[in-house]
Amino acid sequence: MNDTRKYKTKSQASEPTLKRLPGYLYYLEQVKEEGIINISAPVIGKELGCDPTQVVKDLAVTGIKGKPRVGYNTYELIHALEDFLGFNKINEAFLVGAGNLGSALMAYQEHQSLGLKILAAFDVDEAKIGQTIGGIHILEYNKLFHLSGRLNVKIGILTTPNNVAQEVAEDLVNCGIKAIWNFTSAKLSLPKEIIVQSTSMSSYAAVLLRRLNDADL
Amino acid sequence: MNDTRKYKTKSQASEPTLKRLPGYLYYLEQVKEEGIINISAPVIGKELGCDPTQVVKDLAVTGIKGKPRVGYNTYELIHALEDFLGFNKINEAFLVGAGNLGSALMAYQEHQSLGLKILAAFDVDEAKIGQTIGGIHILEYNKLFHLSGRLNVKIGILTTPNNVAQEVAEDLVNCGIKAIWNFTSAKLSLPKEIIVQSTSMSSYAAVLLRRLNDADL
DNA sequence: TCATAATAAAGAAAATTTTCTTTAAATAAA
DNA sequence: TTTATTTAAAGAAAATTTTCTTTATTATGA
Repeated sequence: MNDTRKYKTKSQASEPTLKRLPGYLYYLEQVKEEGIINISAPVIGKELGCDPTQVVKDLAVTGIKGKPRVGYNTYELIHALEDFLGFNKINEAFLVGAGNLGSALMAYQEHQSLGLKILAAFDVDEAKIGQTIGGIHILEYNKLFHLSGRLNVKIGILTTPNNVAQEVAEDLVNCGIKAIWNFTSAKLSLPKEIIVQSTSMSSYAAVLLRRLNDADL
Repeated sequence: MNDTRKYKTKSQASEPTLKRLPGYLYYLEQVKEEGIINISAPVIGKELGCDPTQVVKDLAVTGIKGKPRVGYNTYELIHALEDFLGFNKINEAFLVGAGNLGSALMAYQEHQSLGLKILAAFDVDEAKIGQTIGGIHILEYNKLFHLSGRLNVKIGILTTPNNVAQEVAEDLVNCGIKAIWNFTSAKLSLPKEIIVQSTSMSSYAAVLLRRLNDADL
């Protein structure tokens, strides 16, 4: 009756918190480079321009506790964050749609620091099939079904044209994919247990352009 | 004393609303293709999987009013959204850092539908200078200062390595750039009137991977 | 023409997220 | 050893965002 898990099972960490965590991680890695062993929430907050209380609450999701008057152990905190986010293990993924954006994501080296490993890319374009970008082979789309049977890949990166996004997403789900990183503008209708993370460039452009126009009076 | 504009001047539209608007726009364009003249908030909500009241409130920021029992005029609504978001005018931008991600954004055709026009790209890498990607020339970084004097470009797209992001951002500001679309992981410290929109791939990866691990029990 | 049903708009309530306040713990200095 | 100071943690309050309710409007059908 009272439908608490209305959209999807909630992580104990809120989405805003999760989105901030990589920022802490990046900053802490810089701090570690400088040889700083302990770091306090007020310092992190000042550096990253956010509330120190928020820093404490965000970092609490990792289970790490700081010591009063000392702060957190930099090394320990980095490990806990990587562990919590799953950045320190190999998260295998398939990519579908080796167009401009897809090719870029294949070439984008920083995925590795997120523990994200694109095993293979798929496309229907004959001209692209057989090519290698960033060490990743572009295979014929139909091969997706064979490969997924042998491998236990859980993440699908969707960079197809909008008009085939739904269809491809369904194929991915049928291939055992549990989570889809959707770079298209399409709204995907999938079983509710499938995790869909939509990254729409146009959403960001919207905020940027509107703020700019607001500022221009 | 009471610091209401703590971060930046607020648009009348909230950030969550702004981020949803391109989704409505994309859907409405599909609807228009089908020749549907009027569309109601409940229908939009059902199709996009969100609350109809939220649809009404989101669309209200454009100033367009719907008619009871009829809904909104599709064509009028599309125009109002494009107008409000600034997608129907040419928003000129410079891009700095023609690496993997930068090259992708240059080649990414869909920016045009956002009214975003990358006039030129800049890099310090001799191997890249002189190349053309997606019809955009890659120029020597120092040329940025000359070109910005002649043109009145307000948007800077930042796709440099993290360690030079702050420095380049400051250069962009000195060149008259008012808004920076930041694709690096660096936290930028800039004058508060500069609009910074950070699009961190790692934030999305964080949410996706964590939710996946949560689901895996 | 009038009644009915569907829908936008405005306002209220609920939920979520962020910020503020208090408390307790621990280090460093006296 | 004791005191003062800094800081994390827990709880409270405020702000924001989303959802729910009510009201008023308008097209459709009788």
